[in-house]
Amino acid sequence: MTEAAGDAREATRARIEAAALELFTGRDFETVTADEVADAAGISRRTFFRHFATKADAVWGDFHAHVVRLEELLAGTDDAQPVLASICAAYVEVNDYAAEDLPLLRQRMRLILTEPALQAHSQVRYADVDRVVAEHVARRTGDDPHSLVPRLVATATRAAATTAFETWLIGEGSLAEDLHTAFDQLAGGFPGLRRPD
Amino acid sequence: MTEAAGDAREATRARIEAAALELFTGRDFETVTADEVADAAGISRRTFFRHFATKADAVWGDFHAHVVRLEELLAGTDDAQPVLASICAAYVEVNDYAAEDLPLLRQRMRLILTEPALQAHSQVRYADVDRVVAEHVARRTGDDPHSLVPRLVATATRAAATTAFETWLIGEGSLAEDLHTAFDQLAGGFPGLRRPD
DNA sequence: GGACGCTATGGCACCGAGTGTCACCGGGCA
DNA sequence: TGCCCGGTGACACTCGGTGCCATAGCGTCC
Repeated sequence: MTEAAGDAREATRARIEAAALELFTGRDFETVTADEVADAAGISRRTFFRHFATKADAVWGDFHAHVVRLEELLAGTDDAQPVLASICAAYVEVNDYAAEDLPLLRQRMRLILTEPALQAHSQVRYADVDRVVAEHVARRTGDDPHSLVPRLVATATRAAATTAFETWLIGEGSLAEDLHTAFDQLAGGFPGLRRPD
Repeated sequence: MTEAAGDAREATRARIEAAALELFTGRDFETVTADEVADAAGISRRTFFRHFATKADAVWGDFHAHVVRLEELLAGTDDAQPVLASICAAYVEVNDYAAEDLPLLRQRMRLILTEPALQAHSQVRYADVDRVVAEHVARRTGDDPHSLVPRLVATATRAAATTAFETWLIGEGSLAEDLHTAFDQLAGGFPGLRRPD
């Protein structure tokens, strides 16, 4: 196998993913049972859980690859660049989708940011992202990755990215633009809030 | 009733909470069944779920009251104060526990920040906090509470608070101190990261 | 070509979190 | 005494997730 069977596995995985996304956007995430997704994908319930550990996982494509790519991008950033700028650039690039993939991304992100069960699940996923970013910051500052500043920068920048995603979903602008806006606010210490009034 | 029975209800609720906390700290959260907690509290499994909608909820005391108090504190802040400072002050005050309650707080926070299932659950809880903070920021800046800056400030300050809690758990300092450190970093745009190197 | 092994899959039984329902008990109240 | 009502227990059921075993397809090696 490894060739044909591997492809077949990828194909069924993609079928499941497509079926799941369609059902979840049509109705509330929680009201769709794993059985229904399996039926729609033409496989058994048991097989569904062999491809995705969790019902929620079917919404996040191959998120691990995403994290790995982010890590590579961070490792490849220029040390002459400010740390926050390097993180922003990495976030922008890892989310640089082709125009034809944007509708799918919107669909996914809408689910993840809207459905409570998926919001909860996302925390576990984001922990990986935070770890990677914190390590990058620590590498740049010489701090322990578990100390306050690297951790804080990681969670704060992720907050910025998430907020950027939210405004991108609502509005019509580009994701890169919203990411830069959010990171600028963060890096500037929220200039609009500085002076009272 | 309403007097005697209400007290009794509070009492059983407290018993459940205590039993849950003890069991969850003794073993992994997920390996403790709701049946066990119910048995330890001397009630039935069904009654457990009448007091707490979720196994995870037994860890968070009356969190809603916490959020309400935070909202009041934010409403009562001085408008001459910078916005971030007012949020920091509110976070500090809402988490100003008596010395004798600190061990319990540590126990709770360790669970919430450590156990994956509770981490996931926390996202839903934090959404309330974010809403309250975003509304406060919007009131101060005149923005729409759903626009980027209020949302971003809310999630970023919560990230600061969470990180402060994490370092507080590990170290020996005071929580207020760690909160101020984190908020100072945030308000200053992470001064240590500004210039490369 | 046949035996072997690996992998994907299906079916089944099981556990645990929640939930709806009904029946019961106790205490306040007319 | 009889009624009402809130807290409780018992039971059955749904659904997410897992372990186990059996089977089918396909590639490999003798």
